[in-house]
Amino acid sequence: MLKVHLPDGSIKEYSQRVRPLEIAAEIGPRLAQATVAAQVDDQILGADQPLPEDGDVRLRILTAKDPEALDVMRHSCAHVMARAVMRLFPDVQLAFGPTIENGYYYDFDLEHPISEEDFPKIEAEMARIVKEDEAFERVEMDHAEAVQFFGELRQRLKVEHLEDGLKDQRQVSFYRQGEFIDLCRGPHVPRSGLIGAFKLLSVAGAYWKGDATKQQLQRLYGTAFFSKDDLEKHLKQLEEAKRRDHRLLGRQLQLFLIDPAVGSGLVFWLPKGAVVRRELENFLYNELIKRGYQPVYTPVIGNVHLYETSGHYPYYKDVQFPPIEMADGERYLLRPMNCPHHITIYQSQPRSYRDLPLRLAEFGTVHRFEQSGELTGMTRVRGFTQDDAHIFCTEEQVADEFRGCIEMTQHVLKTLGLDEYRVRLGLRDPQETKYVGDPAVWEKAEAALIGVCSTMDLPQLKIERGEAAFYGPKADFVVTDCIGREWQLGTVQLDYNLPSPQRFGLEYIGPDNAPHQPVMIHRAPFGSFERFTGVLIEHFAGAFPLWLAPEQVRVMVVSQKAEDYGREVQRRLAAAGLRVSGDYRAEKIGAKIRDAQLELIPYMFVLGAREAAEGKVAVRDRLAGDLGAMPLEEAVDKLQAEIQNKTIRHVAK
RNA sequence: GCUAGCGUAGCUCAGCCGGUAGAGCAGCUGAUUUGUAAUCAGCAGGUCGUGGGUUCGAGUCCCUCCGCUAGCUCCA
Repeated sequence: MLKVHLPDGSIKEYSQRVRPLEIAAEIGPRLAQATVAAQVDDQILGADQPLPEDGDVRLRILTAKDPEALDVMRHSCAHVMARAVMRLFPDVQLAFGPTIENGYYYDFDLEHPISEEDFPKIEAEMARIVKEDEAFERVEMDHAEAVQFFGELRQRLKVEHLEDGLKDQRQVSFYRQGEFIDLCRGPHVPRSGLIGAFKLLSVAGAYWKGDATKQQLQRLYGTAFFSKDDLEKHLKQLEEAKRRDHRLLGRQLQLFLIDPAVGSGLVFWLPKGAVVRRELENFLYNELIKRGYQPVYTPVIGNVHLYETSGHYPYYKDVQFPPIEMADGERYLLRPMNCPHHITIYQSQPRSYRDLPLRLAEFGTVHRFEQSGELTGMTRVRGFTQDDAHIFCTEEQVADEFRGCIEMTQHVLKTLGLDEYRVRLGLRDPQETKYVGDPAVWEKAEAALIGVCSTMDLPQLKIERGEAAFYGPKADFVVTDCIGREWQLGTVQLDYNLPSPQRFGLEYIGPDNAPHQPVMIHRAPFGSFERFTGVLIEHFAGAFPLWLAPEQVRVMVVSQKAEDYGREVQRRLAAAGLRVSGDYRAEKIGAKIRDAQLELIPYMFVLGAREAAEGKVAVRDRLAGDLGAMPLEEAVDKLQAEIQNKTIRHVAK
């Protein structure tokens, strides 16, 4: 006897095996028609998968209205895509085809290189399959049978997976839809007619089982929604994301430049981009001073010996620019990180426990030879400047210092309106042996970090075992940008490795007059100015808040008759510390306004004979439009207040 | 690094089956002196990413390299 509890509180009883779809049909034929999948207790199952014969289950019939249903449908759509590809290219070898955020993909091994020109053909075939509305049929068989079965179908990747990843499974399931059969855990929609609007998006290479030493497959990406409207909305969003791409805006707004003639991944900050960076630097600098950090400056290259001591060389050799060899055999490395130089400062004199914590900060430029395929605008480059600092402290101070770092990062993100982020607390995997240091110390440090995090307001704190660096646990701030992409920006990392006797052997003299080993904390709220600015450009769609705007005000005259007054106003604005330019061209005011609007200038001061006579300025707000005339002093105060408060008036969503 | 696609004026793009390069915007010059998102006219601007090949002839076809884009792998 099976008791089925439905969401409305009603209970149905069955003495025979029953499937969710049958229960839906009992409730009503329209519900049965609309059934996409079922939630049985906490599991999403196919609507045709039988329920247990007895006991109690909670059952939810999922339709297009339920968010969980979308994933099921997309997975089915991936199958339909694979089926379509197989119809067009019968010799295709199937790999994996899961759903992902916003869509799905399927990996194929196929001679013919799939290009976008093939998409319409594939989509047309998919439409045919959807229209045929055949059932997805779940079949289970035992492992040996499945190996033989897929062997006969000559799906060698499936066989390989059965014999490798699934070798411990006694039973496996597959799904059949017409002539198409695929090894698959499911669940799937009952029939292909439930698949709504879909579209193929892109094709790219992907390694079999994510292993770069294995063969490369063709990965076909697509998306699907229940309604055409939802699909359109999603495609619009992709367009919007393209529009605010920092590489595009960076060029349009003349913020930065990357010239392949100089080198890939090497960033030029143009005057306007440099203003943004300088403001960010000033902001951070003030925060650092407030928090007891001491700024230092150190060289951007160093003797290779230093990096041999730190362990970075030759271990990370393939992501470094090769050493510079001098005639006398000396070798220098373009520094890939700043810590060894800060350690050099720590070691430059004997340290007492009274000196700790010692917080050394530097906007340190580093170089890493990232693989060519990794480079992306400002967010992944080969030369970048970290807002770096290293804290040297006692074990007892770790928790407080860690808290301070988290707080500063939170403050910084909040000031910039980056409200959507999560914190990843990376701890060690106790099963692993790759970690350095005493397990007891790790234990203590991790407990301290968890303790600190639990008392703080950290959105979506996620503890990830095995995600620690080999030298210590860490907290990463993962910020979500407008496109929904996640960026690892800020980071706080504990380090028990570099201070250890095997590395630099750092010491301080404790109250007991004996030497002790300090703990190091690496931290960078932005990560790097390059990546952070790139993300900010997209976040604000190029329209920076007033305090960051490269050009804050543009003075423009209605006709050249007002030029003298305009220049006077411009001079006074500049004297008041505002970043101002003037437009005195023989253009109509409409054209000047249009240009300033397109350049995303926050404020325009429109000046003509009237303003000149009254000593006023007509203020135009980029967002709100004409604010009318006001005395110059009043306008200056208004702008300065907005700058002072670092007001974020508008984040284009 | 790998796979695929792309590379034409400062920018966005057109250029058919191979016949010797075109538009808009920006720029420059001149006229216009204008009241809240584009005034008009003229001028100038390109070894078609690089090197090679096929051809009477290559922006167009083939190969090489470089770069960019998407994804994969990587990210101290």
